[in-house]
Amino acid sequence: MFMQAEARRERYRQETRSAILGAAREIFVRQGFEGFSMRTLARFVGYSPAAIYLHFTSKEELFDILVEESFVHLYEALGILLKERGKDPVRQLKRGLRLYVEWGLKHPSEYQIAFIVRNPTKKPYRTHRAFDLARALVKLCLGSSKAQRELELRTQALWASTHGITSLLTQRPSFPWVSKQRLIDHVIDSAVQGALGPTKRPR
Amino acid sequence: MFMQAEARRERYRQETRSAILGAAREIFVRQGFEGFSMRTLARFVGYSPAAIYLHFTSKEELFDILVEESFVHLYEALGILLKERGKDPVRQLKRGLRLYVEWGLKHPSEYQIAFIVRNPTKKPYRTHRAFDLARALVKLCLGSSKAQRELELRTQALWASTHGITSLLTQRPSFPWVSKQRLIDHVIDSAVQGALGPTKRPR
DNA sequence: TTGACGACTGAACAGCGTTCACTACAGTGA
DNA sequence: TCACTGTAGTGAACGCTGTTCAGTCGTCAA
Repeated sequence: MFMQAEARRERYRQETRSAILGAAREIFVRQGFEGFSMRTLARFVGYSPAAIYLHFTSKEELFDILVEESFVHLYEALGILLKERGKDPVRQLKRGLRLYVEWGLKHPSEYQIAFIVRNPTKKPYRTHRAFDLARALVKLCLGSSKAQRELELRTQALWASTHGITSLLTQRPSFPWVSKQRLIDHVIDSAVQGALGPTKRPR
Repeated sequence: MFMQAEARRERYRQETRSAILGAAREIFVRQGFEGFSMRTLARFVGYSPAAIYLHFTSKEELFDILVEESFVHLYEALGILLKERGKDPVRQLKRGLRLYVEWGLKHPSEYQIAFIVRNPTKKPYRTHRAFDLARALVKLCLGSSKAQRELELRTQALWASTHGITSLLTQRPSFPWVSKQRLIDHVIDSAVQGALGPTKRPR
């Protein structure tokens, strides 16, 4: 039968590709970023190291794809918010930020790879849907006030604080944190309050 | 002459040790964390790789010492504050946080090694003088109010936000930040306002 | 049956952190 | 002056890493 062989080959190819990706994620979650190597990955999926390179051009590219997937997961975790449109936007915003932090705590390796260990001087930055969602929520909170002009500033500041607590809690679990939950709430409440308040004019 | 030889040897030893440390810091600042290796360090100071191990037991230990030195530098950068006792404590606190961020921006490699790439499951955490200074300033700001009970929570939250903006700005310089300076101010103002305001009771 | 093409491997390269047997030499005591 | 000791430093090695490449093997099309 004509053409069917190629399709089957392609399907098989995709299967092994996603098997590799799955294994990579698993190793990454279990051993952390430092414990990951292309060779252990190859051993794990039962291929020679060279075989990995038939599907991914480099370790970096593999990470990029992993990160991309993680962003999708994060966005899915935030998806609940979309089903609650119409509720108090400030509550929604806080809820979203809390979900963000919780997602980071639940997937420290993903969070680490996505936001912490990335190569700094890489391809032009692509803002993500999660960030866009945050901006939309902030906009909603501000209503139609003229403060909208500072929308980007406010959203970035909000992200900075939220990232800060997520990053510290995941990276330094042994620090004598006073209470993770209260700390998260406090940071988020402060940040939201600040983000919705007045901003200083540029100096 | 007796004993003099040993003293001279010791001095020489300290000299090469600090030469190695200096070279390490220089490589680190120039090439970043990823570009650093024990072998390039050895090449740089003109020794064989093995020679480094006469002074430091491992790459990790070397990093630990570098970090320790960095903390001293940071604390020195904050030292200006100590000479301004008696001024408006809120202003002092904000000033301190701004100095912190600026120090991070000026020494991204040090900041990275100190707060970002450290091995998470290491020896019990030692809070640093910089953090103690922050706590003292927060205490001063709160006056003798009963809010003092939440001192640790407030200080940690403050640090989280400040770390967040520092971390993002140093790690992702290519992100389309709206304005670094205004962003820093906004984050710090929000965080300080939140830290000095009321806190929610534990849930 | 032949030939092309794809998946896959083994061996290699250069670099890494680290160790260890060894050399070279300065200082000491006789 | 000589032998002895302790130390600074080295070269080579081990086992690891990411990555490349010539070559093998099996499946399909003509």
